[in-house]
Order: sequence, then structure tokens, then C-alpha cells
Amino acid sequence: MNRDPSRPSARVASPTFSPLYRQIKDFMIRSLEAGEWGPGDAIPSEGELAQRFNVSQGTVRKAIDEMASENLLVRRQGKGTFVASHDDPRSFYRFLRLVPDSGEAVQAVSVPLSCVTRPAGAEVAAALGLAAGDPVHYVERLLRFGGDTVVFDEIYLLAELFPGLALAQLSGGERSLYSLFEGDYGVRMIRAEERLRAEPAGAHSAKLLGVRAGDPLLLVERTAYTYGDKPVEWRRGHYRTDRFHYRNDLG
Amino acid sequence: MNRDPSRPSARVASPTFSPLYRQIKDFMIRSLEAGEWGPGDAIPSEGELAQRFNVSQGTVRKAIDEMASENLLVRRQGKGTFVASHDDPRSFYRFLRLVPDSGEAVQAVSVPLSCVTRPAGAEVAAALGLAAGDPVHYVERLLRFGGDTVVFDEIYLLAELFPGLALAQLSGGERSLYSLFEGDYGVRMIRAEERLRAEPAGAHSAKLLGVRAGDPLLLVERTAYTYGDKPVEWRRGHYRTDRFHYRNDLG
DNA sequence: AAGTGGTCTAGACCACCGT
DNA sequence: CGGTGGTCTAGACCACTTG
Repeated sequence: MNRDPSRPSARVASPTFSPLYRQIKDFMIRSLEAGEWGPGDAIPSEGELAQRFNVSQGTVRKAIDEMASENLLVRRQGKGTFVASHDDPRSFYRFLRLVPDSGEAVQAVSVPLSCVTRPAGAEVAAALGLAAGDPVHYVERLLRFGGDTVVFDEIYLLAELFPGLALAQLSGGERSLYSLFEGDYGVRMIRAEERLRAEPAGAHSAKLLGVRAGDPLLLVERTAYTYGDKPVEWRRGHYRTDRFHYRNDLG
Repeated sequence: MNRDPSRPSARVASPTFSPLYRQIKDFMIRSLEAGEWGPGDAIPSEGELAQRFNVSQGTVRKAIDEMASENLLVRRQGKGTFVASHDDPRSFYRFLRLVPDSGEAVQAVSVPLSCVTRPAGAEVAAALGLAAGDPVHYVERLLRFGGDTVVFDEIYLLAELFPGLALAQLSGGERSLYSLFEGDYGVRMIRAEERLRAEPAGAHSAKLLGVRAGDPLLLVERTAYTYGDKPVEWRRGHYRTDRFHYRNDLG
């Protein structure tokens, strides 16, 4: 990694200075982005990476530490370090904050209703960094928790990243959508921003969720990003919150 | 810190094993809890702590790293490490996720309406770990953003921790409540859990927020904790979300 | 037993901050 | 300038997992 053996602390002389471990981290993120290591795979051991980059193990360690804290990698003592995957139950509920008011968590089941490709409207285009009219997939689906229909989602996806997406493939049922996107299209959701509001139920939402039009619903708008902070999905979720609530921890 | 100089990696032989840096962290948290270092104060330098605990600087560093990532301490390069404070603008908005839909953040102003002491109801007692009937302070207040009244809060506080709390002291205006609690009563809020729902506005909320009864509001119930995960505050916030929204990042 | 991540040390130098 | 945190090294040993 551009090191001069004669000066242990030498760094790349560059206008945009950054510490060694961060350069290594960036390099590794680029490797993830390029698909060199796929979700669930083990990456090389710390020792091997240290040799490869010609730095000490502690420096590699610090790079991996940061990536693990950003949920890009998962460390498992005695086994190795692995690329995070939405299949892993550990990171399964990272993007679903809805929990039942009382009692144990029930498995969420996704019920896709429709899937079409159409030109993006102004709002969707802005959220996804597209021009109005660019093609997006539009998916409607419900989320059920043991018989209760709790969420109605309207989901917009960059069409170019999900070629041929159709209703049939979305019927994974218990598999999360992000797990499916990751496995079938190699698109990994890294982080998301959500905006929450209260809204009166529209006629369509009310019917699907079994409430009266005008009843209060929790509106959750989400933009999800892959590597490189590229927005890939925008969704509008309508949540029924009489028996479930959205849980958030302020650390 | 119970080390044996003849064995560099020696640890305390104890049934509840934990690494050295974690023991040091726990010790420092107890020091914070005991008020040895107050909010805003500088703690001793890494080198001095290393000497005091008879460990290497790297070990102290790792303890401090964790505490900094939990927002208990704040590092400032070249200056030192400081006890986090709600006065610090950096951690000012850590517990307020409400932001205007568009445009820049406006300073929030707190308008206290009432402050009384009364016995806790069942729900409040459960949230605060009290017996029903134990005394709590009950505070009503509004949150205004540049003329807009956006939030109506009903706040319950452990009475024993805030002796003599009265309406007059709450009129800090631009100071956050948590900053006031920390400065006037030495009670520092460390973390909080929130539960979000949509609710129809009640008559009281509707009047205060300038909406019609039955209009959808965002209901935010929060339990806030001090050191030792001790619940200290429970509040129910009614948020008007037509021009503001609750922002959440899923990392 | 071999391989991995996790902890700990001792010491060096760098970057930033105040005086 | 001296003091602080920030980076980096080289090497040791511990704890966990697998064969």
C-alpha cells in the first residue's frame, strides 16, 4: 500500500491525505463493490491482508473494525471475517423496525401484489437520482405478521439494476426482499434513510389494511443505498400501528 | 488494575471474565456515575490513565474508544478527552429527530405549560420501574420551530431525582431540557428508546397544535435512561407532521 | 494441532492545539 | 514549545473453531 520501508510511518504524499488504515478500508470497499468477495464469503485473514498490503496486522485490523461497525463485514472469532449478507439472521431485521406491542416477534411474510415497469414521476426520480421518465420497477406488496396485515408498501427500484424483475420472483415469502435482491441481482443494500409521518389512510391503503379511510397510519418513506451511496430503492410504507409500533433506539 | 507485571497478559482470575480494557471502561463509567468527572470536564490524558491503571496506553485507548462511540466521552485531537454534555452543540440534536421537510434547521424553542407532582399511574410506573402511586413530576410543554407549534410533550420524571422542580426553572427557552437536567440536577440522559405510532389527535392536543380533533398525529413514546440503564424519564410526544418529519437513519 | 480473530504491550512518530 | 490524541509497528499470548 505505497509504503516506504525506511520510514515506518510514511504515507502517500497526496493532496487528499488520509491514514493508511483508511486507504486500506477504501480499497477493500472497492473490492466489495466489484464483487471480488460475495455476500456470505470469508475474506482473507488479517495476517494475509497485512502481508498483501505490506502493513502491520494492527492496521488491517483497524480498517476491518470500521467496516464491521458499518455492517459491511461480520467478524466471527475463530472462524474468520465475512462479507455481511441479508440472509444472515443477525442482520435480518436491521431494516425492519416494526415490532408487536407485546409478546414475541413473529416471522414477517411478504405478499407481493403487483410488479410493473413504468416511467419515474418527479418525486421518485428526485429520490433515486434519475431524470423524470426514466424507467423504474414499481412493486406493491403487503407485510403480514401471523395473519395480521400490517404494512402496505409501494416500492420503486432502479430498473436497470433489476432486469426482468417480475411478480413471480418476488414470492419468496419469508425471505426478505433485500436478501432476494442480493442473491438474485447482486445488489446489496448498505444503509437507508427514513422519514416518518402520520397520514390519514387513503381508500386503497384502507382497503388493503382493513381500516377505515381517514384512519391514522404511520407513513414511512425510505431511500436505500448500495455501495458508493448510490440510491437504488425508494419506498413508501403505510403502517397500521394499532397492534404494532415502530421501534427506535437513540444511542 | 489487578495486573501481574511478570505476565503481560495476565487477567483477573474471576468467574465473570472480561478483558482488561472492559474492566477499565467499567471502572471509568462508575467514576462518571459517581460524578468524579462532570459533564464538559476533561478526563486525565491517556498516558496518565495508563500509568494509574498500570496498563499500556493502547489498552486505555480501547476503553475510551468504546465510551466515545457510546457518546459518553468526546475526543478532541490535541486538546484531550471530555465528558459528553448536552450543552455541546455536537450532541444537542441527538434526541430530537424532528426536522423540517425542506430548508434549514430552525432552532427549537421549548414552551413549558405546567409542572406538577403527582402519583404515577400504572403505565408510567411500569415504564420507570416504580410502584403505582410513587411520586413523579408531570410536565406539559410545547416545542416551537420559528413560530410553528409542532410538538406537544407530556413528560414524567422520577420525582426523587429532581427535587423542587417547578415551572419557573423550565423556562430555559432555547436550552434543551436534558441540558437543564444535567446542569441543575446532575442527571445525564445517556440513551433512550422510542416507540412510534400514528394516532388521531385528541381534543387537548388538537387545540394546542392547531389541528382538528381526529387529524393524524405522530405519537412518540420515549423512555430515557441514565448511567446503569436506570429509567429516569418517560414521555409521550404528539408530533404534527405536515411540515416536519421524523428522520431516522438505518446504518 | 493449526488457523482465525481478540487482547495487550512498548515504543515510535505524526497531527493538532494551546502558550 | 510541550501536551494531547491519532497512527503504525512488531511481536507476544489468549480464546475460539475446526479438523
